Amino acid sequence: MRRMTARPANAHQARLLRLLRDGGPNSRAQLGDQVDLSRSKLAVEVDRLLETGLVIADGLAASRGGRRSHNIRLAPELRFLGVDIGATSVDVAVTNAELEVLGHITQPMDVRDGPVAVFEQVLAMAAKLKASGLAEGFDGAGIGVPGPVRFPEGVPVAPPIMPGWDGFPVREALSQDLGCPVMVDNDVNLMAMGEQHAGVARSVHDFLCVKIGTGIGCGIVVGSEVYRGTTGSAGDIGHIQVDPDGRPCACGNKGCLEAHFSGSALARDAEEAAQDGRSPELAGRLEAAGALTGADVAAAAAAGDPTALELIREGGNRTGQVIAGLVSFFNPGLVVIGGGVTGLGHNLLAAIRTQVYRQSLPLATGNLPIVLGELGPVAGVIGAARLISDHLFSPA
Amino acid sequence: MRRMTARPANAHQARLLRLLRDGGPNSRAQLGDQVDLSRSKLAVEVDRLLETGLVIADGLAASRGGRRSHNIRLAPELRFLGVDIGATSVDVAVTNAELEVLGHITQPMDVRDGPVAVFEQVLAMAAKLKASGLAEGFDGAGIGVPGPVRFPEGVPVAPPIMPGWDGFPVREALSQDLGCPVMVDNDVNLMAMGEQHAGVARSVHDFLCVKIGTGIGCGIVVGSEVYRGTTGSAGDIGHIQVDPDGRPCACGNKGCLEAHFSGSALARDAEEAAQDGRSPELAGRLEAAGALTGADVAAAAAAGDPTALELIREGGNRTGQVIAGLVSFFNPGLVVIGGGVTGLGHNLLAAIRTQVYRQSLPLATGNLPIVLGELGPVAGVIGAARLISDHLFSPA
DNA sequence: ACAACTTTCTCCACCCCCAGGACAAAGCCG
DNA sequence: CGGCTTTGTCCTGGGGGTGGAGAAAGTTGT
Repeated sequence: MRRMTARPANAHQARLLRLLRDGGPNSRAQLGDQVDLSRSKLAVEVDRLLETGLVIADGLAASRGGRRSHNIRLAPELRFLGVDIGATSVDVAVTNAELEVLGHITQPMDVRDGPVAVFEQVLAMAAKLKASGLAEGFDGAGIGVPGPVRFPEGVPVAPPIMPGWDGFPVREALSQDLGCPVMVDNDVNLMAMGEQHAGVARSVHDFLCVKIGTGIGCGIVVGSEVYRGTTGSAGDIGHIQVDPDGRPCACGNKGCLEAHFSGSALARDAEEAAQDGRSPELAGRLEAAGALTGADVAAAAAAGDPTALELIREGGNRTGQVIAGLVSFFNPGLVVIGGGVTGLGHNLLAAIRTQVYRQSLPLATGNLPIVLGELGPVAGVIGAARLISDHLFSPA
Repeated sequence: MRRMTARPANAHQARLLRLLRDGGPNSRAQLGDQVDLSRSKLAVEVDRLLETGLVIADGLAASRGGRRSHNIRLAPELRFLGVDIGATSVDVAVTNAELEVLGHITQPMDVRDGPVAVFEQVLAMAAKLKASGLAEGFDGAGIGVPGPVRFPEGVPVAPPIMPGWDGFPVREALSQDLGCPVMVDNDVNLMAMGEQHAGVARSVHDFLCVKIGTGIGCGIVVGSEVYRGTTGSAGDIGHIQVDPDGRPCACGNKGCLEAHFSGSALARDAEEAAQDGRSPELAGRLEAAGALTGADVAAAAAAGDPTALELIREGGNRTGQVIAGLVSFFNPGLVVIGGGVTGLGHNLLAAIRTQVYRQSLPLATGNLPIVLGELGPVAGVIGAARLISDHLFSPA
C-alpha cells in the first residue's frame, strides 16, 4: 500500500493532528472546543485534512444532547516505527498514529558492534513486525541512541560507550533504508517524551527523567519541550562527581556517579560481594548464572538479603545526592526514575527520596513527586514514535 | 508630563518595538530587512506606532546607495526604573526606552529591615533621580529581590535571607506607589537578563549566570528566556552540598556551597585567618577597618598575600565543583560569573575554570567560555529595565 | 550637468483568512 | 408531536496581507 506523504499545510492543521493523536478520535464539535477557531474555519481545515487522507471520517459520535456529530480520526493505517537502542539490547515497536503500541520486539545486542551491524538487526526486526501483518510500511521512524546526538542532523557525537558511532549519519542512512522520514535523539530524551505522552509526566511541563541503565542519564523537559543543550549533551549526569576520592571511572576522572552506581557498577559490586562471602544469596545466584545483573540484586533484595539491600540503598543515596543538586538548580515539577534498574523498585526510590528531601530546600521539594516511570521498556519506543510524529505533525 | 500609556496592538508592533529597543534608531527599510513583512504592511504598523506616540520620526538615515530613508526611534522621553535590591545595598537606575542607563544610585541598606522600610528608601532614591531632571515620571519599573519570587504575581516566597518579605505584594504595592506597571523577579535572573541584553551573553541562547554575592545563585537562560522553575526557585544553587562532612549552614544542612564560599563566608574566613596570625596582610586590614569583606581579600591577594590567594583558590574550587556538575547537566553555551566577589577577578576565575574543565566531559566543555560578567553592578538594573520593557513591549 | 541605476516610500488592486450570523439538519425531552 | 439543543453548512463582510506600479530622492559614472 502507498504510504502517506501528506503533511499539514499550516499550523491549524498541525494542531488538529496533534489533538487527534493525543486525544484519539474526536468529533468536529469537540475539536472546536479545543482550538478556538470559528466553526467555518474549522470545517474548512478538517475538510482539507480529509482530502489529504491523513484523517478519516469515522462514524457518528454519541450525542451531547442534540444532533449527533461525525467523528474524525487519524488514518488507521498510519504506522510509526519506534527504535530504542540500548547498550546491550534493542527495542523495536510499531505504533499507529495515536502512538498506541501494536507490536514490540526486544532483542539482545551490543552497540559496540557498530552502527552497520546494529541497523542490520534493527531492519530485520522491523521486517519481522511488517511480516506479522502489523504494518505494510512506515510513515516515519524515531530512533533513540545511548549517547549525545547533534539533533538537527541526527548524528551521534563523541558517544563514550559506542565507539564507531561518532559522526555516523544515522538519520540519513535509516531514512534511506526505511524509505520514510527519520528523527534521531538520545535515548533518555525519548524516555522522557514517552513518559510525558503516555506515562506519569502527563500534564507536567517542567520535569526531569533520570534513566539508570548501563549508564546514567537525565532527560530535561522545559515548557513541555525537551531541552538538549548547546551541543546535544545536556542531561549527561553520569559523570558528575559524587566523591572526590571515589572510584576511578572509564572517563578518566575519579568518583563519577556512574562509577559508583549504574547497571554495570551494581553488577560488579554484587559479584564482589558474592565472592567475598558477604552474601550467600548473591553467591548462589552467581554460581547458577555465571554472572550477576541488576535483576539478581533486585531478586536478592526481595528475598531479604541484607547485602543486596545495602547495595541498593548505597546507590540510591549516591543518586539522590546528585538529584538533590539538580532539584535545587532546576526546580522541576516532577522527577521520574526509570531505566533498567527500576526493577530495584521501591527500595531504590526510598533511598533517593530520603536524600533529596533532606538535602534540597523546602521550596523546591515542597510539592515535588519523585516516582518510578510507569511505562518501563515501552517508554523509549513510545517516545521515539512521538518524536517523529511531532516532526511530521508540524507545518511543512 | 503625561506618561505613555499605549501598548503595542499586535505581535508585529511588539516585534518592532523590541527591535528598536535592542538596535537603537532604525530606518523603515532596515526594519523591513529584519521582520519579513511586506513594505506596505510594515508602513502601516509603523504609522500606527507613530500615532500612539511610542515611536517618533527622527531625521534622515545615511544613504545605502539610493534614496535616504527616514529614521524611526523609540520616544526619547520614555523612562524605565530599574531597582536591584541586594542583601546589603540597593541599586536604582533610570534608563531610556533603549535601556541605556541615564542615572544610577547605590546606597547601603539592610533587607532585613523589611519591605516597607526598603521601599521607602527606594522611592526616595527614585524621587532623587527624578529631581535631577533625568525623568519626569516612569513608564515602567523592574524590581530584583534577593530570593525566590512567584513570578506571575510578583511576590517573594519563603526567602531565607529576607524574613518579613514572604508574601509581601511587591508588584502591587510598587505599582501603586510609582503609578506605573511593575514586574518583580529574582536578582540573579535580572543579572542574567542584563548580561544578555548588553553584556557578555549577547547572542548566546542557552547560558548560566552565577552570581556570588552575600549568597550564591544562578540564572538559567533557555532559548533566550529566563527559566524560573515550577515554584520560582530554580537556580538556587547555594545549598547544593559540596562536602558531606562540611560546615553547618544556616539552612540546617551541612556542607552547603554557601557555607563554604560566598561573600559572608569569605569575610568570616578572612577574619579568622587574620586573628590566627596566618596572614599579616589581612590582620592589618582587619585592624584598620574593624571588619573584613570580600574586597579586602581581593586587595590582599593583589598584594600577594598567600593566605588570601589560598582562600580564593579554595572557594573557586568549591564553586567550580558545583558548576562542573551544572555544566554536565545543562550543557550551556556560556557561563558568566558575576556578583560582589567579581573583585576577586581572575584568581577566582582561574580556579573555577580549572575545576570545570577537569571534571566535565569534553563534549560539554569543548567550546565553553567561562567569563566574568562585564556589566558589574549595572547588570541588575539593566536586567530590571529589560524585564519591564519585555512586558510592556508585548501584545496587550 | 546629465543620464542611468538604486533605494525608499506610497498607493492600490486583489486575495485569502476568518469571524459570526442565518439557516437547515438531526437528535433529545416531555 | 412540538419545543429545545447541538451540529453542520452556507454566505457575507471585514481586516490583514501581498506584490506590482510608480513617484520621490540619492548616488555613480561619463
